[in-house]
Amino acid sequence: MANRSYDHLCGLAHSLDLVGSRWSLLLVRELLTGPKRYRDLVQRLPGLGSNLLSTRLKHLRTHGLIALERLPPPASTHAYVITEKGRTLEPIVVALAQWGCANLERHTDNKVFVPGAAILAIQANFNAEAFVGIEEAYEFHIGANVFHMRVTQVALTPRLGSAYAPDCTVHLDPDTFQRILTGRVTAANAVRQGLLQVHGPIDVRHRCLSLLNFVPLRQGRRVPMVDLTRNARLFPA
Amino acid sequence: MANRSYDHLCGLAHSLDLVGSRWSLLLVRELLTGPKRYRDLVQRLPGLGSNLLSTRLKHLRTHGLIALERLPPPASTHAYVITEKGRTLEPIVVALAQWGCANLERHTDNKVFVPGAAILAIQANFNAEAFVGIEEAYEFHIGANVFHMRVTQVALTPRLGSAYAPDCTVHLDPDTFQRILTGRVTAANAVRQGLLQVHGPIDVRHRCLSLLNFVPLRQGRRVPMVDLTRNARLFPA
DNA sequence: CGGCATCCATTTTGATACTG
DNA sequence: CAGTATCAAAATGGATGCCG
Repeated sequence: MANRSYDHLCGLAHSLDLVGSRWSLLLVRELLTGPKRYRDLVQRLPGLGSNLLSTRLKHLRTHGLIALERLPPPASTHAYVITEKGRTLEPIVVALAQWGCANLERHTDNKVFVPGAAILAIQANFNAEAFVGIEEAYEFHIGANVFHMRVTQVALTPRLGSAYAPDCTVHLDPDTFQRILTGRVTAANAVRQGLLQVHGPIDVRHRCLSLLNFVPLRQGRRVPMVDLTRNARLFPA
Repeated sequence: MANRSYDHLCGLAHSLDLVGSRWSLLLVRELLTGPKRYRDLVQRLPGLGSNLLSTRLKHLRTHGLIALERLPPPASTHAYVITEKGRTLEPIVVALAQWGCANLERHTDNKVFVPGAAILAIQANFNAEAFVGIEEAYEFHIGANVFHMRVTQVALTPRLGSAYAPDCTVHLDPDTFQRILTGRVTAANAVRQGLLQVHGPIDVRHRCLSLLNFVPLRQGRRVPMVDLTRNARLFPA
């Protein structure tokens, strides 16, 4: 339907039958950070046509990976949300993001900044071992895009929008983020150059900025285990 | 090129630019089990046309994920091999296979058996903790397809062809494998019904057959941690 | 033969206009 | 706003041709 089936008796082939067609995993990427309306998805996925978005949404919906929910009374509209089944794709999405980031640096020209990708990059770069015992929330402003990362004992949880009580807040623009992501400048140097503003207690600032140390993969690094048992929060505050 | 680029500044999008186009990951699946010639790949990837195979091979080659090597003198021909960089995709391929196996059970009709998928399924189902301290090789004959799994302290290594000195040998046909994979019969019951023959010491037989205990990934179960530590040393900056 | 390249019918995709 | 409809461009699948 969305894609021709491989018709192989193969878990990998079946995965690709479900989410292997163009834009599917990027759509999942967007919904992993929270519910979104149709037009939000169009805006956040530059290059994806409205018609194809419709097709993909239907396909993912029929396979139970996403759902269309009605928003509470005040806002009488719908939003697409990832289901629990769909959220089981998160480790795979993170792993692919980590893998792709490794050689992204050589191919960054002509590429457009998308906030969902920034969130995913930070998530893929997260080193859980360095945050043992830490429970904090960091709020990021990249251009006009606001999101936050909440670190708990079990996981790093990214969310769109402001944090309730962020322990640290960071401001930078998309171009600076790109230069940090691709290793052309460190977060610390960006601060010195006034490209990045960070607010909060000194030790918290340090931990927060460490999320932006996109070091090449080192021995012992692992993709963070995400708690898949939690209920998908349908709507952020 | 092979596929239109997403042109997002995103690790995930870049991964998909590299291996997200149709057949790419199935091609990687085949090469993960050993070098193969062009026609081997055509045979083992039913549905993939010869021309597209050529395109995919070139694309993966230009990005250093696979290579074309000249075989040693006796056989004066070439074979495609996975590179070390390409092998860093193995955890992702295994994770996708595991994820896809979860709902394979409902869609197994009209699907063709491919030996590479069987190997991958066993690999994805492997529980390292149950094999601590074990170093054995198990040889599988599924129809005319022969491969073996060598368990060492660090990993399960699948290879095509016979093992040098298998500790256990299993014979079954593709249909029986499908029924075991999809949970319609257990390996133990297949033995009782004469559908599966296993040779070796009793305890080794037990361990070998445990590789065929395909526990379905049901809703709510976690996708196991994707271990990308191997990427670390293989990915040059 | 092995390793593609070429041609061509079908699908899929991307861009844009349209509708309730 | 949330999708559909339409259509051109690109990707795919299948067959066949070419060339060492």
